[in-house]
Amino acid sequence: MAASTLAEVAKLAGVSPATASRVLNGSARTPGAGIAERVRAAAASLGYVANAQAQALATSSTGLIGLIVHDIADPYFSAIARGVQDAARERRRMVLLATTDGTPADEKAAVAAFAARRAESIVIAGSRSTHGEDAAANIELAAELDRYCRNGGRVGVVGQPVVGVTETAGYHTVVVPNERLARELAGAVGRDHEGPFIIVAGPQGLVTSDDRVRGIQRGLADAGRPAATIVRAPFGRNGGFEAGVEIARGIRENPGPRPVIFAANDVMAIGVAAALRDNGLRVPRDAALAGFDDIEWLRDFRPALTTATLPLEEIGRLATLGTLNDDAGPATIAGSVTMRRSTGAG
Amino acid sequence: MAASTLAEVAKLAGVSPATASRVLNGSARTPGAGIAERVRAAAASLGYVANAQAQALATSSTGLIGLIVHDIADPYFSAIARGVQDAARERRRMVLLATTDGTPADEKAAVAAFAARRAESIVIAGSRSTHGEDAAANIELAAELDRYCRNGGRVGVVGQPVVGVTETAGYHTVVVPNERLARELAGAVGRDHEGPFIIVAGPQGLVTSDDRVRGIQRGLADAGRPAATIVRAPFGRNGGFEAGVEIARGIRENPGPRPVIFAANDVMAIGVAAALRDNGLRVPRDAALAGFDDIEWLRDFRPALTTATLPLEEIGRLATLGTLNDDAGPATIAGSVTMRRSTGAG
DNA sequence: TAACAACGGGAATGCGCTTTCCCAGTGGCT
DNA sequence: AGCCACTGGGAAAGCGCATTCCCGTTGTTA
Repeated sequence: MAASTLAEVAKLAGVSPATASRVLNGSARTPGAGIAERVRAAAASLGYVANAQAQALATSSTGLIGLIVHDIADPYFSAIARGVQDAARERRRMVLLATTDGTPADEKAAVAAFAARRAESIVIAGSRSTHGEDAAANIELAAELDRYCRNGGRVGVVGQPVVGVTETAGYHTVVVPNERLARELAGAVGRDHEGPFIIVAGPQGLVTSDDRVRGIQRGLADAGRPAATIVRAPFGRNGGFEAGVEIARGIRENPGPRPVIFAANDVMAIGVAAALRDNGLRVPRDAALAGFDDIEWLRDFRPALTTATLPLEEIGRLATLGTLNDDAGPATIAGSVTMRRSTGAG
Repeated sequence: MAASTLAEVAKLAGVSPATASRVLNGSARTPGAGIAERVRAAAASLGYVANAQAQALATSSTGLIGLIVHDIADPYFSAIARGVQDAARERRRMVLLATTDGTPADEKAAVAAFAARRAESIVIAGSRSTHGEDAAANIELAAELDRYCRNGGRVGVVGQPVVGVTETAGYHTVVVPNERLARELAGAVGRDHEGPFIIVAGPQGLVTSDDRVRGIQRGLADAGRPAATIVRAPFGRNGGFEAGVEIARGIRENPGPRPVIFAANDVMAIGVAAALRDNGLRVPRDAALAGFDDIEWLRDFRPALTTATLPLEEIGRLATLGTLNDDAGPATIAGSVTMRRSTGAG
């Protein structure tokens, strides 16, 4: 990485480095037209590309935004990533990407790496876990984030506050009303169905999943329906598939009224649907099914999924912009319930 | 971003900055245990986080990898991104992300930004366009990449070489055998179907699309089938949908033997399928359909898509690793044809 | 015991840039 | 004519770190 330097450009143009710097990057002072032209010509002939590291060191501003996701290939996260990337580009920032599989220890490492790079803000997406075994790592993550904020960093949090973070200075949360939407969703579905109800949830302690489970139960209660039984599985497509296999067996062994299955997210719902299909069961004929998130790439799936629509890209944008502006206080996105064929609607 | 500095840590520990540097980053020389302990304690108490910019400046190595994709939310690119991210993490690098919508001008800008940041390598994914209006921008992109390579950068290219790049030094291409796979795919499908055949292609000049179209035509010829007619549309889900609407109209207006539709990629195929369905046509009953890529998130789609399976994540890994090692010469991935229900198989 | 190698620590330099400060020249004003 | 404000350019001081020398100690060997 041995590109030519400002000093070389300056020498070739016959000016001082200070002058070269002033013309090549719009400083407050603008050198005369003739000189500027000479410098620009020299820069072009040498193929000069300013060293952003050196500039960052000199100006103490990097133009970097760190993004932390569980898995960039997961459509939930990649949709958010697009929003983050859009906002970053709009504000002339570059995004640094880190993936962590949701492991608090990895997230801590990612925050440290971003802090070392002096990223101006960090956007952290992905559900936090309150599970016991993660407790220690969560505390360390929170400490790392707090340190980052004390040093002037700003962090954008998607979903719910980071477990263990008490300070609010520097944090900008985009609140996703998981519980409220889940409640509305379950209420709407509950009005049309008698049950029994089943929730395919993620691991206990995963905040997003827990919030949605709680909301669903309340929504069912609102509609005067019995509480749902809960099946837990990993928070992804394959987790949904496992749960779906189990549910299919249950349906075969204990035939009864058509069950209604709420999956904690769309991706799990797709897994459930695949498992039911593999077991000769059809949605919505043999079981109603609802998801959560309304992932864009899954909208062509049939039967179309009843779900809670979240403006994921917008969420990413808001989280990013919130850290760049001085917006005080959390932003709350709306979201809405979308009824489709998988629960018999449409 | 005013974190504490090495000098502060050194002062607090009562040692020189040189010593502090040596203990905090494994240098060749390791200070004595007692001193090391003091330094580490001082660093911890100050919450010291080394400034990666300064380190980069001093060592002239940044540990950064730039990734250029059309759209991070597109599952094709996000799968590749996962591979890149994996490889980067394995090699202790961070990835910088840029999205460009495939616009050569934006890609040039992204390369320049990565060069400024002194990224050690750049991975560029996404089809190049040979279309006339992009010609000038393509030349500039190639020039920017060449300059980057001359300065010691290494670039990993996914798919086909960048248009206009003549040098090979610094470039590491992961060749995707689009034409061969398309030919195999069309040959296999052609054996079971009489036609007529239709190709839903991307815009003319998009290299990946053109390669696949050519391969399909040759595969049909291999099987002794007539050439396919070509419908062009934007290279995404909605483009596929548009084309699907047109094709559905054609089928309605000119009923005849069941047509076979090859989409230039899976995402377009999904769009085609949605359009056919909206028009009361069913796959594979009223039309056979094949895609390309075998996107993971689309595998639960029904009818399951006949397609060419590409190890996208592996492709991302190889492109990244290729730039980091001194692997000479291009890597070629295999890929395979996967026959499923959408063409009547399975 | 003398000479020397090995070791462990610090001073100083430089990475490539921005920016303050300084200085000479110019024009406007009384 | 004399003074001053201003302009446009350069010298130099960092930004935070790694690293090369250099030097005083200690341990080793003949």
